[in-house]
Amino acid sequence: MTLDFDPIDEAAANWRGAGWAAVDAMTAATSITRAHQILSGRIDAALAPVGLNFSRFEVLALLSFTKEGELPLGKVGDRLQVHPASVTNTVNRLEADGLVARKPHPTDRRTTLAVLTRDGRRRVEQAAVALAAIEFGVAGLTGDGRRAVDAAILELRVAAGDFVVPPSQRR
Amino acid sequence: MTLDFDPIDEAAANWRGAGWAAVDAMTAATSITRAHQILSGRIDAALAPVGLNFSRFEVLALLSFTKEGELPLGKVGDRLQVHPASVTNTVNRLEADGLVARKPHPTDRRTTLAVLTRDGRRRVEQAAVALAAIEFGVAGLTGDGRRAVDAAILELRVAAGDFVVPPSQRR
DNA sequence: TCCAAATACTTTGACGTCCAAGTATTTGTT
DNA sequence: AACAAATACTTGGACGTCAAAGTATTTGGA
Repeated sequence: MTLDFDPIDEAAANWRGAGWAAVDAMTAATSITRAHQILSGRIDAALAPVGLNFSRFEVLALLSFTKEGELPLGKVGDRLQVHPASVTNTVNRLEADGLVARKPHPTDRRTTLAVLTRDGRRRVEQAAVALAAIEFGVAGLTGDGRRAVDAAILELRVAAGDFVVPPSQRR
Repeated sequence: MTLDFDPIDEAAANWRGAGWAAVDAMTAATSITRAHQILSGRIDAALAPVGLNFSRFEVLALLSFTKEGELPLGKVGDRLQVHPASVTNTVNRLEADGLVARKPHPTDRRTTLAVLTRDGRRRVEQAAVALAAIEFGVAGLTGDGRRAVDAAILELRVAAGDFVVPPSQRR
């Protein structure tokens, strides 16, 4: 069922034909959406044999970068930019798999820490290898393409308020 | 809770620190994932007042571009590159909202056609206007950025076998 | 000191996506 | 003509995401 035409080109032509506006914005948005579909399919396929999916992997990776291998659930959500309920859900699953444990915060009893277990640390290493092996799904993008994507999307993220560029570091 | 550093830069530094491979691939993949999050949030927010989400809009738009305003469900899935079960689900919802009707295929009784209703056609026009007004969520991306994204992702899509470039049209 | 507001997390529920399996129909081959 | 294989769609189940509401705890004034 591989198409013999570019569905995004086709869509652009249709939009123009219908007299709809913002065709170039539409193609950019559609490209990004489709790229995400492709990557997410490849990444989850690479992680499945390791017993993870991308969100679970992200949490483990984040924990593995901290000094103690632990972080409040709220911080996890902030860093990964996902909803608190999703963090709860993901950590539930990781905990059930024995890759992470919940631990009360020593001074703030509202807060729960997610702590990487020994198994969790081993698993995240395996996953990192598996992901590197498929180049995170971006095989097919040249070095130039990758840089172009990073740079363009950086504009978008800054405009969306993802983070504030400190004045000293503006490029 | 806006961060005062770029979480993707931070992640890259962490990956390097951990000695993990394919850091540039990882940043490209993460950028695309995050861009998708941003767009999809903006797009669904713009469509909500119209009573649609992006998948439902895509189906309506696709139908509106055909001569008769109708298409077999399977074709819809092929064009939009989504799973048949998702098409069923989306069309169920559109049908419940009176924006589309199911109709048996005249000659192949396995096949079901989705037909745009008058309401559906009116709705998709409203939605197109709403989306154009927010530039499909890519406000923040300059013209150059949009072209760069399109071009880079085209590589990725071709490499992923999204479609076959006819020899006559190779660029 | 007291209490309303903010913060941290969980729960519940609405949706969406995909896979796998099931039903119906058509096609392609003996 | 007969039937296995392919095609088209639906169903049911596992997961993921987010929003809204609920519980517990801490904070920041009056």
